[in-house]
Amino acid sequence: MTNLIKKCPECGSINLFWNKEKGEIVCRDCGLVVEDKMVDFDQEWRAFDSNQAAQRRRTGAPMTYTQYDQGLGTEIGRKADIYQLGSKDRNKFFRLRKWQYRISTAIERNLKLALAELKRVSSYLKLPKSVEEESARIYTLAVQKGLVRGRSMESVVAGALYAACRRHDVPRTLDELSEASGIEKKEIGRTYRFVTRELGITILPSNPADYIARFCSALKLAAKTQSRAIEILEQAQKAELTSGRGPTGIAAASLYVSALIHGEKRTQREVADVAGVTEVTIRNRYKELLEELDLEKEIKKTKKKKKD
DNA sequence: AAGACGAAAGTGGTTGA
DNA sequence: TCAACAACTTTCGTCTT
Repeated sequence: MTNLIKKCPECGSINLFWNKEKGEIVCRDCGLVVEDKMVDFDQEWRAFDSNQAAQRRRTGAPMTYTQYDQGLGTEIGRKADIYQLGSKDRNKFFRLRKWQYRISTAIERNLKLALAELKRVSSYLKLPKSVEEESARIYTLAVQKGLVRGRSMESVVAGALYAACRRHDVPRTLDELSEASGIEKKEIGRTYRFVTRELGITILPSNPADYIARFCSALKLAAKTQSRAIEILEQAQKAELTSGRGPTGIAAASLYVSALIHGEKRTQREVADVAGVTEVTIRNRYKELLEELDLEKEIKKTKKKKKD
């Protein structure tokens, strides 16, 4: 009897997405392609599907991405597949296999290059392994769906990385990705949106708090300044100052205010630079924060203290 | 003199008809 | 598909420290 998978083996999520055309089940939460075992139902598209499933077949628990990559090349057209298939469609199967093989080798070649690029960019940005694998997964899905056609490989790699960062709450700004990959910002944004939409990956809007820690250390601010910045951020969210605004701008402004309060003043320009926004944006957010959150007293307090 | 502030015009992306 | 729109940027002049 068919074993319907209901949970993602990697993250345990039950939020699975079944893409019928591709015959693959994708976990919406972690992006894992869950192995598909529904092989014995329907002859017609099953043939196609089983073939594809064979490509994706892996043993045991989720592997690392590089293994998956290697598996892709070697598992096509295994004899076992023929037996799974009725003799009826054997000719069709051979045709499909040939076709599939061509694509697969093309995919494999592409992946080899792309993963190298991905690793390069990832290590440049010092991204954690989990993000690297996630983005590799996303990239592979994109290649298999033919989403790379008409786009440069590098831009899709950058898009996949950006998406993976977002999913793992280690956001990098588009600017950083752009610098690391040498792809234009808007191009990355475009492919990022395109790829995530086509793959049905849902991404939460990034949380400004995730940026604070990084900006903080870039500005060499004390830990208490950082935690205060996060508090301010939370208040701002409650006051609905954050919706629709760019998360980096809000993070930057919170940090700026917090630095003022704790007497660790940084210029708007300094903060703006590490956050990748302009001073003007910081000013605007800053103004809103002061209006809503009643922080002026505290700032004045520290000013007085300095005089003393 | 450097930083902060704000106005005005321009850009790229989203939305809704 | 196009126009209106909001957020953000760039640029530049003025004010404050």
